[in-house]
Amino acid sequence: MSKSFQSPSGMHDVFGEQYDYFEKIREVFSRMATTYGFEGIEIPIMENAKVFSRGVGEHTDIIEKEMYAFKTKGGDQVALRPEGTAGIVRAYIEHNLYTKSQPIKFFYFAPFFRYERPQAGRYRQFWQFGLETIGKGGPVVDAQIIAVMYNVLRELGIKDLMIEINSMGESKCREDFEKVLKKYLRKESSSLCADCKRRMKKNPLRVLDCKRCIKVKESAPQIVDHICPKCREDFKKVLEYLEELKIPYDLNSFLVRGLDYYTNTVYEFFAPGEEGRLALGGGGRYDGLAKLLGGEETPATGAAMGVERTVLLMKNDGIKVEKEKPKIFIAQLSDLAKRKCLKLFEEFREAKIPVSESFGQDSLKGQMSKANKMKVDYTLIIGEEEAAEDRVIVRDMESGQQESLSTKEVVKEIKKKLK
RNA sequence: GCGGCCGUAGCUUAAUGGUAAAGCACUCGGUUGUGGUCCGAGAGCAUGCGGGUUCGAGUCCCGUCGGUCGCCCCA
Repeated sequence: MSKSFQSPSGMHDVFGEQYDYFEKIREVFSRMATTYGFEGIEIPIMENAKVFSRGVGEHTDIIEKEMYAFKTKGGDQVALRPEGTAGIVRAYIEHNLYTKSQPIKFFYFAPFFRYERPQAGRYRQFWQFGLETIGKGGPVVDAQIIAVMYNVLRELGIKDLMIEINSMGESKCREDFEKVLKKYLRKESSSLCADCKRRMKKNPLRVLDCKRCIKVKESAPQIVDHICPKCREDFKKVLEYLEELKIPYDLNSFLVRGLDYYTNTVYEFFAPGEEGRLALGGGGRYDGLAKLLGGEETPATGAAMGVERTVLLMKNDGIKVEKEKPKIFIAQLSDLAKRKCLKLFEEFREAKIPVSESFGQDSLKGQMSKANKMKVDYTLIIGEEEAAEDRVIVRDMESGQQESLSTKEVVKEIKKKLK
């Protein structure tokens, strides 16, 4: 077929098996989040661009080169959301949610957009499932959010999860540390790579993330040694809670998350992928974000995981998602039979037994073939004779044995057989 | 945004520069109302798109669009 159109680069249609994985993740996640007291939220896929540039940070790559930003016909500068947190905090402020009993706990499963060069597990439209707790914060909230995500991923069957964790301190600590780090980097600048020389000025913390400048990092000052006693105490508590919950973690004093709004606890989830390890997602505290968006200073913590990456990992690990498939197929011949089948179909639906059919197909052969492809356990056949006598042939698809039952008892009998 | 590799049917792959093939999947048959296995047949708008070299391009060259991997960054 000659194809005139393709989906935009880095954006994909989700259907078939991929959709089933999405549904599985959505189902496990929303059930888990709900039991921990989180409520679902949906917000617009675009916002005033400032919500992101102020919240995420003017000089982050996300804002500088990855945001889908454009002007509307009315002249508003808007942007497709590159991440979830900033928009949810905007909603929190807009709807005066601080007047409600705190904290507000939200969960979401939604698409996001970043203009980047696509790669496996990295797309221009990608999905995340995430949690935000706003209005009351502290170590216990951090630990709980990590626990929910950990449990979701475990329940999905992902093994060998690793959590790397660090504390960046509150914004004051962070600023102080940046000064100390800058001083050190300036001294070592001759041995820094070209990228890091640039980073040194704009975003010195990111140097700690560099894979090339390992030597320089080794003797670099570490954030945890420079944060204030209160922040250090908070961090220690997070770690204690995680130990209490038996959630394994690794301290990574070089872990720095890219977005400006993070404070204190930051973490990332990893799992072994096909080559090396794969980052599934991460999160952290962002006590300063609400203020950046014009609200009061509000404690908050959140985390988000990449759906496509989770699927990738599930597939790598050979984790299958089982859809609930109908175990019964109804086949019909003749108009009268069709009418009886429609009625029978409703009876099964009321009995909550999923049934499939192919009423549009008239040949029994075709219908049997379809039943076979659907791998049903039993096929009910109603032909002209059966329809007239109010009977149904029940065929066991594995053994090929058939019996004739009256229409009245068939639902009850099938229920028995399926047990 | 930069660099490497890749692009033939729904899928997996063939085709020393010389008629674009096969398997799987699909559809229909193998007597009236019975699936899978088997046998037979059929169908398929396939060389991503656009240029160039050539008597002749799936094959060589350029561009472009996608994909993929790395960088950057991150989910």
